[in-house]
Amino acid sequence: MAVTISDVARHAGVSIATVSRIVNNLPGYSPETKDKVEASIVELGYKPNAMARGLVNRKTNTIGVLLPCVTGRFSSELLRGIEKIAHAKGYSVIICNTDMNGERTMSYLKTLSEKRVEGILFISEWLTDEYAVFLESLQIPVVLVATSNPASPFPSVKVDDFAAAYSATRYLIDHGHTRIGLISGTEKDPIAGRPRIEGFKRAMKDADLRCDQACIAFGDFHFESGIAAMAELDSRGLELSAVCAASDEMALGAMTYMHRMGRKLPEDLSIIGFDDTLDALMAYPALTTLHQPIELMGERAMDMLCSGTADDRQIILEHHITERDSVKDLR
Amino acid sequence: MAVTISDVARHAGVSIATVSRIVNNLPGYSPETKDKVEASIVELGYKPNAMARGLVNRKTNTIGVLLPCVTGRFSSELLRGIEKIAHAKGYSVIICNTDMNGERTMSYLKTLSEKRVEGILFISEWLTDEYAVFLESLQIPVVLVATSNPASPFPSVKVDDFAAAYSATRYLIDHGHTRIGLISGTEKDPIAGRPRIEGFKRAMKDADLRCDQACIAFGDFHFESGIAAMAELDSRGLELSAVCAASDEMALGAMTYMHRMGRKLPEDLSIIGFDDTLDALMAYPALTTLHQPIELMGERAMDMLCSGTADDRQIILEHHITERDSVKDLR
DNA sequence: TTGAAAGCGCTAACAG
DNA sequence: CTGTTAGCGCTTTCAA
Repeated sequence: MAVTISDVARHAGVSIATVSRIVNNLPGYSPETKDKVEASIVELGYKPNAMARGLVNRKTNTIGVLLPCVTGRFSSELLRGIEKIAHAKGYSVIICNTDMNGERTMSYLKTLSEKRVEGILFISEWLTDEYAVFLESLQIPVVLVATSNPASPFPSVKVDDFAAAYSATRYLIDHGHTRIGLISGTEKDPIAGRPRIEGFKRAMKDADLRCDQACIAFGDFHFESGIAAMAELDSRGLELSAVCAASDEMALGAMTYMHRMGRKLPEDLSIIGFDDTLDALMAYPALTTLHQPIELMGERAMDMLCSGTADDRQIILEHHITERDSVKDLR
Repeated sequence: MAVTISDVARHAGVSIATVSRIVNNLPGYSPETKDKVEASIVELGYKPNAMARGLVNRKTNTIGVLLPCVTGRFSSELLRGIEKIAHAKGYSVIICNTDMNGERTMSYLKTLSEKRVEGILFISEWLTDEYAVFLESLQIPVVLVATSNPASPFPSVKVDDFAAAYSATRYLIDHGHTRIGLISGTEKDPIAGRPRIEGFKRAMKDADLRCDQACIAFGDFHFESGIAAMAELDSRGLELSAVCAASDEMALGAMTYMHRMGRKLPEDLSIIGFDDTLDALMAYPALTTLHQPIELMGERAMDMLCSGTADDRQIILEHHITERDSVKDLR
């Protein structure tokens, strides 16, 4: 990649300014020079150096995405939406797998800032003060996806987790279930954790149903933890007829536990998931779950990132229940 | 991000050269100046501009990853491995979701070349001549992952697809199955398609079993196509006792078809998958599948990318069968 | 329609 | 130990 703009200029017998104009589709040259220069470009295989360009126009056409775990349907589907819009608008996306690790995250943030990314998408993770302070200092658009932090100045795109959990629980109740357990995400998580727990509890209370701590088991949103949480719930002898899970993966974990115990689904236990990733569709029985418009969430977030940092709106996307075969109707 | 090296220099009352030395940990300054400068850096919130740096040292510390579909466990798990090593070695990774689209791919390739990425990982897709020519012109390390092209000069990391398919089929045969179908990927795919078909056929022939075209249905490696392919196979009245799928997702599709038809697994049909992603573990019954060391593949590829373009070795990683519950032993 | 020249922010000799 | 200076490859006035 040694060929530079001056190589082209020399080869075509013009100045670098002219080559630049032609490359950038600016006016100011005769058709003949244009042809001549374009021929040289092809012949030499000239590729403008984005760094040099970026240095002068202060543009990198690159954004950064921080996510807790690249492996996982939720992240993947989100990434798909992000990538789609990013490419359409001419941006490249740098992915940063934080592994939920603070140091790692800060290290990425540092890199992204040095690389002068033009925006950052912060996904599915709680925005700590440390992150917030750093991000603010960057003076670039940031949008929180599937998370939010009212104390920060950043806009966000997510569903209403409380309402969503309420509605998932309500769905179970409406189908005649009264003894319902919750497989929650991490309790400390202020976004995908607590609000979903509260939504569950509220729905249960509104229906005068039991929902003390005994009905709740905690996981980390992933499969294995779903198995463990279901085992835990099962060991408490609550005679549950249904379980609400805070993620599809944990719901599948619960199913796996039941299968292993030789129980029938949904006859012996109804399960509702959360997310509606491909996992839900592939499960057996196919998982009834709370649908989040994941890919759309990624698209909207990317749109916001591009449309400038101005609007600090908290966008709430619609959710709904996708009915499949994992909930038995007791009515 | 307006603060530059000269702001720091001015603030600290030294020259930019000194600041540069300190920032880059080069020798040549007294402890006092160092402290002074570092204080200024913190106070002003100076972040070295990676573009400016890159322009002079011709380094971007960035690599590009081209993959057909970010959504999908295989890609995700690979990405995890790639990202892990990349971060450890100080590289950022730009993801490019080609969607198996030629134009889109070329457009990404162009962008990556202008951004002067230092290496490219080309994943799971057939390397066409067009791509190969372009990639060669870039003069940077390229490694093919889960694909390969002997006609190209690029090294690759993958499993032996023929041998793997042979061994998956053989596993079924060893468990007493004689009427076995294949849910193949796209026939034209010279890597994940044909070799797996050939491996299947060879295993069947070696055992004197029927394996004509009627035993094979084609999908596109994804879930829905697995359902369709299984339906197709089923409609041919072959009395199959087992099916070999060229991806876990298609295997799950086949399972879903069977469940929908009210058949029992693995009693009515044994199924073996390919990949051993988390999907296989979460399936019901848990899927016995041909294990590819996916994350490791990503790590190795990234290692090769960094260790220079010198070795054009075709690395073949070990595969094995992960036994779970989807294959019935007929012996 | 064209070119010369001044930077963009930084590194790397080369002098002191 | 420290500063000056010449680029890295490109865009963008400003003149011609």
